[in-house]
Amino acid sequence: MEKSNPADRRKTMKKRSRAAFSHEQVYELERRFNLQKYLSGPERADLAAALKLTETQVKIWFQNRRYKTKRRQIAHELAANCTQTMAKKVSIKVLVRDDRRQYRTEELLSPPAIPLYQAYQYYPYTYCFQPWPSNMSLCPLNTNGN
Amino acid sequence: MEKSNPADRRKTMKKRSRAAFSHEQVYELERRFNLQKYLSGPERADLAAALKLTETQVKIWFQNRRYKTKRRQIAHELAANCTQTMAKKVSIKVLVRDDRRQYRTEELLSPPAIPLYQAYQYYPYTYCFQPWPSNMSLCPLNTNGN
DNA sequence: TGAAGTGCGTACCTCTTGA
DNA sequence: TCAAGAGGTACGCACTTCA
Repeated sequence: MEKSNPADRRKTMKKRSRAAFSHEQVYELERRFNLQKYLSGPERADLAAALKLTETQVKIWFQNRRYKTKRRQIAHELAANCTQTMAKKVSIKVLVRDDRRQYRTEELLSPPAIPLYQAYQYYPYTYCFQPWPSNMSLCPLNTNGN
Repeated sequence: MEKSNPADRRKTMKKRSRAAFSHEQVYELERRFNLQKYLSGPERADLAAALKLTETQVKIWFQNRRYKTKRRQIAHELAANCTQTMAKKVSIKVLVRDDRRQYRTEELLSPPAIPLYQAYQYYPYTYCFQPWPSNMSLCPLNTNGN
């Protein structure tokens, strides 16, 4: 819906305007998002009316919000994995054995070889057709079997 | 998905074949349909595997089945409405008044002017994006607020 | 007769853009 | 920075087709 091709847009000289939502609007949207990650049709209509936004705006806001959440979550998961992997791979240098020091001080100060945070990757396609239960934070993989 | 244009089909000489499902397959599909009008992805996958059908076949079967149900239901509703309206409109001929017969026998045997069953009409577009609850027989109008 | 084809609507996801 | 654009996928319904 509402797919306008560039030519049409140019014709009507309707430049893209990014409506900045008010603090109140964003606050309410965020509040609602904390309660449920998806809105049904009527819920969307009600919320849109209450916030004086179009249903499409509310829909897109939730879409962008989910994407943002997902990106952040994946970034965190990757970071966590990374940390875990690091922890597993770090070899503990035995500093003292048989009452003798094993390394010189400068040998112990080398920086780690792998950066803690890697660029996050996105999960592969995880289309979720049915809204997941509101008590679930993010769409589980393979909800739709695809 | 799976949109093959006629040219391609002609090219591959793959004539449309209407796979007739076995009695067991239909029985199980019907049984399941009585339980739920819609299948989720995983449910569809399981059922398809169990019945040795593709997921698309199961999906389309449920789609056709819903449509069939809807058509029948609407036909019945219209018939019921029709009957009701008829009942309201039928004028009862008073056969005897003041101890005198009012009509001749042949006057009482004229056929009704309006057929009881009219060709059914379809409801206008009633898009139902979210599956309706399984305890509901058919999708209510405006489920999605559209 | 009924599985499958066709066409259109709408949601969702992912990534990008530009005010 | 972030609402909106764009491209792609999936499912649903209505209606038709033809083996």
